[in-house]
Amino acid sequence: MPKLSDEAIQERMAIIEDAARELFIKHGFHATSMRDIARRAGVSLGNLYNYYATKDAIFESIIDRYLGVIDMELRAIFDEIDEPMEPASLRKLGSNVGRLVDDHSDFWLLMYIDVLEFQNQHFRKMFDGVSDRFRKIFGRRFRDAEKRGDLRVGVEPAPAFTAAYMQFFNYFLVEKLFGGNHHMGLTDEQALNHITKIFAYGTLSEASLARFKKTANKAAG
Amino acid sequence: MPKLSDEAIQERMAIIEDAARELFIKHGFHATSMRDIARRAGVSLGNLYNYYATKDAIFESIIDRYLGVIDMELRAIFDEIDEPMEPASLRKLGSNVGRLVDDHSDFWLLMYIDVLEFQNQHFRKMFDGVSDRFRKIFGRRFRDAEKRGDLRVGVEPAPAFTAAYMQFFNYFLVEKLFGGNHHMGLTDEQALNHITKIFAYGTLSEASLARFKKTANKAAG
DNA sequence: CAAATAAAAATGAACGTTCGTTTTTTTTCC
DNA sequence: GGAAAAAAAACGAACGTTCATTTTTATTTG
Repeated sequence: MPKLSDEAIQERMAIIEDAARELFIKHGFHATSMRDIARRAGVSLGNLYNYYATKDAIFESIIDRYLGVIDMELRAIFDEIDEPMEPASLRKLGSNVGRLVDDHSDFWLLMYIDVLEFQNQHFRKMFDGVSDRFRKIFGRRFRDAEKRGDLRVGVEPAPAFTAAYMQFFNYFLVEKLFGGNHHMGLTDEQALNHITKIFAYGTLSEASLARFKKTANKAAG
Repeated sequence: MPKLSDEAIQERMAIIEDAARELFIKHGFHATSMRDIARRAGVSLGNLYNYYATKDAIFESIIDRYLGVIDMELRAIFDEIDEPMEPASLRKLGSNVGRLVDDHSDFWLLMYIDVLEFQNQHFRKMFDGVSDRFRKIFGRRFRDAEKRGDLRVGVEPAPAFTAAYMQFFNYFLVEKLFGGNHHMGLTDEQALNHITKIFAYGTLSEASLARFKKTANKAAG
C-alpha cells in the first residue's frame, strides 16, 4: 500500500481525535484508555501508534486544532464590533459569547482537563493579558470614546470591556457546565440584557447615555 | 490494640485526606493512585482500606468536609453585609471573595475534577439558583432599597447582586487558576475598585448615587 | 488488462508495569 | 493473651506501548 494521501491521513486523524475528545471530556484524560479510544474510533489499538507517538500526543493534537478554531471564531466576533463601548455592541458580544460556549462546550472542558492534569500548560495564553489584547484590537476606538467624553470619569475602557467579556463568558459557562440552571433567576435573554444595562450605565457618561437612550431601553426590554 | 478513640480516627482520616487532596488537585483523580496517597500520608496501602471502602470514598469524604467549610465561610461573608447594594458592601464582598478563592483554591480545583470525572454530581448545588438564595438572604434589604428608590428603573437587585458576586469569583479564579496574571490590566485592588464602580453606577439611581458619592469616590481610588 | 510486486497501514497478541482491592501476617498495647 | 490496627504480600484486571504478522491497495510488469 503506497503512502496515503495527506487528506486521507487528516481524515483518519480526525476520526481518532473526535473519538478521543468525546471520551476525554466525558471521563477525563487519565480515565480514558487507549483501548477506549481505539474502540470508539473503530480502529485497532496498535494503529493509534501509527498516527500518534503517545496518548499525550493525541491530547495535544486535539487542543492545537481546537485552539485554532476558537481563535478564529473569537476574531470573527471582535471583527464585527464597530464601537466596543456601545450598549448594542456589548449586547451582541454577549450573544456571540453564548453561542461560542454552547457550540464548543467541549473546548472549555478540555481547558479544565489541562488545568488539572497538565498544569494549564496548553491554555495559559487564553487568559494571559486579555485586557492588553483588547487594547490592541480596539485601542483607537477606546481613545476616540474617551476623547468624545463618552465614558464616566475614572472608567478605563479596556478593563471595563474585559470585565463585560469575562462576565458573559462566566455566565454561560456556569449555565452550561456547572449546573447553574438560570442562576441569575432570569432567562438567558433577560440576563444578557441585564448585564448589558449594568455595564452601559456603569461605564458611559450621562451625555453619551442620553445619546444611546433609545438603544439601551430597547436592549433592556 | 484497643479500638482507637473517635478523635484519633478523625485525626488519621484528616492526614489521609490531606495527602489525597494535595495529590488529586495536582494530578487529577484518576492520575492519583492509592499507593501515592498511602506514601504521602505515611500509611500503608492496605491500611487505607481500614478507613475508606474505595478510592471514590476518599474523594467524597474530602468534598463533604470541604463543602461544609466553604458553606460556613460564605455564610460569614454574607452575614457581615448590611446593605447589599451599597458600593462599600460590594467592594468588601469582592475582597472577601478574593480571600476565599486564595485560601481555598484546592476547593475549586476539586470542583473541576467533579465536573470532569463525576458529572459535577457533588458540586451541582453550588450554582443552582444562586440568585434565589440571595433573594432569601437579602430579600428584605432588596425590597427596602427598591422602595427608597435606590435602584435604577429596570434594575432588579437579586440578579444584579448575583452578577457582581459571580464577576468577583470569576476574576479571582482566572487570576489564581487559569494564568490570568492581571488579565484586566490592573492590580487586584484596582480591578476590585473598577468592578465595584461599574456595578455601583450600573445599578444605583442618580439620587442614591449622590448619597454614596463620597464612599464611591474613595472606593474608586 | 490482469497479475505480480512492494511497501504502507492495520491488526491483535504480548510485554512489563501499575492499578484498586483483598487477604494474610505482624505489630501494638491494654 | 487477645483484639484492633498497621503493614506486607498477593490478586486479577487493566494500563500504555511494542512488535511480529497480516491485510490492503497504488503501482509496476508482462
